[in-house]
Amino acid sequence: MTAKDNKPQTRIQRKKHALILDAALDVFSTDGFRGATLDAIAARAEMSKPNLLYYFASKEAIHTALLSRLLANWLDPLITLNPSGDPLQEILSYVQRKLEMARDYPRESRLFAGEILRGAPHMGDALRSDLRRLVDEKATVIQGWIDQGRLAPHDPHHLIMSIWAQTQHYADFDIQVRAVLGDADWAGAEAHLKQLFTRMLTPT
Amino acid sequence: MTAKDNKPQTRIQRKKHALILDAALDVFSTDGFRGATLDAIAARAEMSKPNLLYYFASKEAIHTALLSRLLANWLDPLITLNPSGDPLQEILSYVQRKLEMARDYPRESRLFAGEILRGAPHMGDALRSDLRRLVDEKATVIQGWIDQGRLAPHDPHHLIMSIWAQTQHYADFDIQVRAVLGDADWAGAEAHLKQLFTRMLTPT
DNA sequence: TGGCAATTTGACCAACTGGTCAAACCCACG
DNA sequence: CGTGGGTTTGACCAGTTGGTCAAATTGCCA
Repeated sequence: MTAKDNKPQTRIQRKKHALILDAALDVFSTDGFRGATLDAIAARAEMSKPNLLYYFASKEAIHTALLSRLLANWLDPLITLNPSGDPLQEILSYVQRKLEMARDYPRESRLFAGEILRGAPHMGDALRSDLRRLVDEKATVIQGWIDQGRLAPHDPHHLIMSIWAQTQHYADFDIQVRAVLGDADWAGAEAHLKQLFTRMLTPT
Repeated sequence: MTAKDNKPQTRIQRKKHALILDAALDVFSTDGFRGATLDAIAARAEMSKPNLLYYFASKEAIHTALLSRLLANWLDPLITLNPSGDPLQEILSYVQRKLEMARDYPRESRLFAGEILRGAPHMGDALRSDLRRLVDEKATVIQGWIDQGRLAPHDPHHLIMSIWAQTQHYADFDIQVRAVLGDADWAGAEAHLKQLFTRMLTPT
């Protein structure tokens, strides 16, 4: 049995898989798919290039594995948006979770951003199916809250876009943020976004 | 006299320079710096690769030329923010101009985004000098408005970041936006951002 | 029109890079 | 032990790509 079957079996396979994916995340998120080289990934994972290709069929296979693992984590905070919770609190929690993810997983955020920026050649379908379905579902929830007068009126889809844009911005455009703020300011970002969305969404 | 001197002189040099930069913008914004090839740029500009290299010393020289030309245009809307104007109107105008730039110049926006995402290897210095100075200056103006009670209180630096994040998002993450909204919706985006910033900034 | 500089290009090269392969190595288990 | 599968790697290959160069072509102006 070769290691290229669907799921890793042995202990060592699981370990090497994880090691490779972590190294690849470093390299892909820094240099992009085209800029990344198998040699760089192999070096970061402290193994030879043929050894790396023993565990993954190709450069693209590594990239795809990373992205599919990523999408689930990425959708998770939105999934937990609770239709029976307090509207403003639910959205503020979502904003905060997204910001925490940007702070704690900047490599993942940048990998995702690079993929989208290039036209999502490896996950366009997932965006148009899974992501869209989830966003539509949650947009309906938000619209319901608005119709009940529990949130100030806004287009729910664009509201979700505003949340994504602003939270991910702090990870993806980190260099620009640091250039302007002088240094990272996650506490300031959190306070700012909380105030922004509170003023924006509190019904009058 | 060779064409690699600082400024193009002859009519044909100016024409070819512009032709190359336009082609390069297509390719760089679509494939990124590493993904772009001189062959692709030359093909798009309908000339041979050596001919292209007759006008620009290297691939990087083309990229740098694009970026430096870009930064000026990018800063322009913020420069025109008028300290003697009406605070809310000035900021809403700025938001609108930025959104129009994202709509009308998506290639430029994506080129910029790619550069920042990769850590700004070709324009980090410009960010830390020109950009930072301008942002600090305008942040002071905004803070003045807030101190006068003419705008609701927010951190001016983070406010500017919010504007950048949300306007550029519609260009840079276009594929994701289309996947979620079904299609581009610039009118909806404009209305949404206007409402968002109005509610956020109107003093209570 | 002649001649010189500007422009253009086919042919080429060296470095890089994704991927292959056969041989070597390790290691659990009989 | 030893043996057979899983694991590791040095050497290698072919395609791509940034860049060079000498020669050919074009365009301008005296």
